Amino acid sequence: MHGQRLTFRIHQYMEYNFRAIEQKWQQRWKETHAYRVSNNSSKPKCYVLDMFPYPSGAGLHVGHPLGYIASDIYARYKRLKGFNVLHPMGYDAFGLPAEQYALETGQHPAVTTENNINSFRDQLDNIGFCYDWEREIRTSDPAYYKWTQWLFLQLFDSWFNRKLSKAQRITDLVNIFETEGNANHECPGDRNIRFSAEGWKGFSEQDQREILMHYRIAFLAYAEVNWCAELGTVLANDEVVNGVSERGGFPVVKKKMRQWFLRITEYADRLLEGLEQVSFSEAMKDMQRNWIGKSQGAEISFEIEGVQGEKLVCYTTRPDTIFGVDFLVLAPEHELVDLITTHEQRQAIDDYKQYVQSRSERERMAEVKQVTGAFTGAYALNPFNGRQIPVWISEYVLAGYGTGAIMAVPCGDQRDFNFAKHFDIHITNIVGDAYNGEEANPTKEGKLVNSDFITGMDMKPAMELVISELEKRGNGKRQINFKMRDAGFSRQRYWGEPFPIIYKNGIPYAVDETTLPVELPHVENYKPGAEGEGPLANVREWVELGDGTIRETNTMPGYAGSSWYFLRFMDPKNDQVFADRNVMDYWNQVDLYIGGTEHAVGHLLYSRLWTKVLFDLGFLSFDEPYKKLVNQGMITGSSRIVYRVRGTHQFVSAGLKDKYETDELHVDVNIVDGVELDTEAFKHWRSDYTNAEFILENGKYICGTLSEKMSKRYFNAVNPNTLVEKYGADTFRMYEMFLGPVEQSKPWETKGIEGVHRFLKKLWRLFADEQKGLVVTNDAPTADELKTLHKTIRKIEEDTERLSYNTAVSAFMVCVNELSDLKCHKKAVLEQVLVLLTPYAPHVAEELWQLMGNSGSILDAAYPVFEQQYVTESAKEYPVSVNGKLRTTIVINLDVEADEAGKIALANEVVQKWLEGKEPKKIIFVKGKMINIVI
RNA sequence: GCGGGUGUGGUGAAAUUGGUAGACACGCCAGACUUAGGAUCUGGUGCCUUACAGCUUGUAGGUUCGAGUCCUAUCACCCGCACCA
Repeated sequence: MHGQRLTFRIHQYMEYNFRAIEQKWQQRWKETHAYRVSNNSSKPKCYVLDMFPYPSGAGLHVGHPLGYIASDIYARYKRLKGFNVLHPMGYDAFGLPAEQYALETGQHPAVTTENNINSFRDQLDNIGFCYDWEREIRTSDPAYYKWTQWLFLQLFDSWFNRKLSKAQRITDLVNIFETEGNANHECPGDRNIRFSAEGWKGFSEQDQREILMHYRIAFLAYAEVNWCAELGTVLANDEVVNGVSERGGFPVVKKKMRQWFLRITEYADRLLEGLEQVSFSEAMKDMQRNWIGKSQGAEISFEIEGVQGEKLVCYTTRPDTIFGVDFLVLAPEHELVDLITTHEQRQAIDDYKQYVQSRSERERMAEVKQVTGAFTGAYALNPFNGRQIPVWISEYVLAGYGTGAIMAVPCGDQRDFNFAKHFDIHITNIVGDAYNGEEANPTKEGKLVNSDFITGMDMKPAMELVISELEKRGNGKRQINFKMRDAGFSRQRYWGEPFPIIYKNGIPYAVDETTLPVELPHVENYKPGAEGEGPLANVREWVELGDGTIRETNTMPGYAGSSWYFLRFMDPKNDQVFADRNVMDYWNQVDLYIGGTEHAVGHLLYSRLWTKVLFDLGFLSFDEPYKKLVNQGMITGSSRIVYRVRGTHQFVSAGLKDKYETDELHVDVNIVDGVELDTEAFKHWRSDYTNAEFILENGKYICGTLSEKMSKRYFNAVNPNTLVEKYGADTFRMYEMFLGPVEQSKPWETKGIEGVHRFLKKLWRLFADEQKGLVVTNDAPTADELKTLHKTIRKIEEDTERLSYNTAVSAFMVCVNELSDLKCHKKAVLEQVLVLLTPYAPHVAEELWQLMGNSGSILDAAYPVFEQQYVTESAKEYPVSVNGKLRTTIVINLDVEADEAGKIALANEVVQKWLEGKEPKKIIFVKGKMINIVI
């Protein structure tokens, strides 16, 4: 009995008992604060950051940790390389889903958010990340959003000085106004506002503050939202489908509301220039550039026949096509539509506007097959020759871009062409032979015809000439435009940061900084206000401060807290400032930022904006937040489908389904092994399947597969906990990396995880034998062993550095396969391999490190140094091609030059056969690569 | 519509600079060990072929001694588009 227990113990000890090992080391690292990071260090710094998650109720699925594992490996690797590494984690905890959940269940968002965070944390801890949890932040924590509010006030108290291309304080602007008016600083919010110093001083406080509002970086303006009266709430574009609400199918209309904005358009050029300094993928940079959408062109004013005092201003990138303008198109929302519409056309225009009200912007842009529009009855006049041009409205022109009006040149623009054909509008050809009458030709190369004073000119110089003529005549000017719009910053929601703003007589003022944070009041009811204001409007005792002063009732959007969180991680507990200046100077930019492409244009642009403003105001010493960005690909789910014979509870296997009429149903991937359904588990999965019967093929029920987004509703989400439980965190980490390149999207497939698990077990056996215990020796390594080791060092270091983790995992496998073949159990080799492995599989590395009797944690071991001498080869097996086709290989010494190599190749039997006695025309020899013989 | 990405064996993929396509795994096939195997080990495995040969990186062209890689055209799929985060 006693003896039996002893063997059992040894047995337990020496097999790869991953769960025990992992739990032991996770506990140990926690106790020893192994991941605590100091802001004071003589080591070089490295800041490795993940895009922090929104803690959704669904929990983590295997797609989430992909990026986290990638950054964790990099952080651990840098630490081994001697860096002081900041690698924090937190939660982007404000957001709509928690609020919607609250509306449905009455549970307070603060409660559900807390619960979700706790389960996220459990899942994260399971995987063994090296986060410094003492730095955890939550955007919904008052101690955090106090500073979000404070930073908002900095944006509110700033304007963008176009002369200096930087943000300055509002007091500087007021000083300018008092001495010189706004003659040198055109008003970005309203170009028509002009005043002198005297004029400024004559304005009332209300007028002055209204003007300043047009300059502020955080400003109030009117903008349309998707208003759904039946739901009594404002909807996201996502929630509107075909003009009705996704939930309930109620009508949705545009409603104007006064809302906060960030004047990101003023930073458009800086945001473009900044891309030159950062290491993002070209694709990412292109996405941002296209989003910003800088274009050069002109604004052209058209007189309207019979209308005095108003002109139609169009923006065009092709002023040279002015004589090809056959009609103008206004956005249906354009402010002059009502004024210019004739009596006869009134009904048609009103009907059309009614139709457009129900259309989403996406639909308006995407719908090209169906041309819609209405004629206003008005005519504009060509500014050069006075030609009459009919004025139409159409949904394809958007109010928000340019001036909301375009000049249509059907011979040169396909959408204009389609419009002209559909409504039978005359098409003027100004490009000559380049236009075939069948489709538009948007060429910028060629000579203009039918074009008055620019006839015969090349298009590019014509653009310049037209602009200067327009400027001379005062009915146009050169204009640079951006597709990007100012960022809407108000949400009519509860679960977000309250604005630190109060209104006195309708004029907004910053609250006193010392009273921050403006805490989100507790509410029992999350329903919106009567007019669509946020739920806070219902909390009268919070809103009304007495003497007519009231609080802003909107809250900030999701991206408010995430725009600056990377700074707070540096100094998360500071209650004096948002982060200490010296600490920010030390940690500086994020060296590696990992997250999904879905944030390409939202979060990334906003946080770049905030960083630039803070830099301009002197709070930071850098104006780009992220030095290097890597986008992890999305892991799609691999759904499993069962086929139910219609009207029965018989389920037919995939191979036989064509013989029946079936309905396809998703089945939980967790009860399917590969594609084979566990039929017993299926019967217990849901009560309505208890009586299921199966039509099998070869005794098995085979499921269909479908690749789609990982989601609860498709039952294709795989919980990392299940896999960690079964194979261990180290296997899970390595398998996620082994799936493919970090940046590539790929479907999840659990099957392959066995291979990685086998690898770790094989590694374990290099160190320990289940029966004999530790088998590591102190013998001196052989040349072959050293070659394997150093090849691996070189490969792992290179691959880790460039985040090519899938090939690194494969290199570990090759290494362990080779060492196993060599029966290498030598400490000198194995412990170096362990250090290499630490970033990937920290638990097993630490366990074996300790078992070999090392003192101190492997987390801080010395990283192996590659030595060329162990891997240098003297010969190579050259591939030999004849006419580019590989025919044989020959081993030749590496110091052999072209002439000699050619001779050796020609003497080869196989080569001789393929030469068929002919003389070679040419022999191509690339040293160390290949030989090609051309005949 | 605009913008971005991806197409290589049965599957995930590799090939970092134009130089032996398919490394490393999964799966499958055969075998060893075993009371047993969802353990371990050995061998095989792109397609077509008995073999030699031939074919093969979405499709069609092109450049080159040589193309998965460069160029042109084209098809298919995935993602984003401003209030989801």
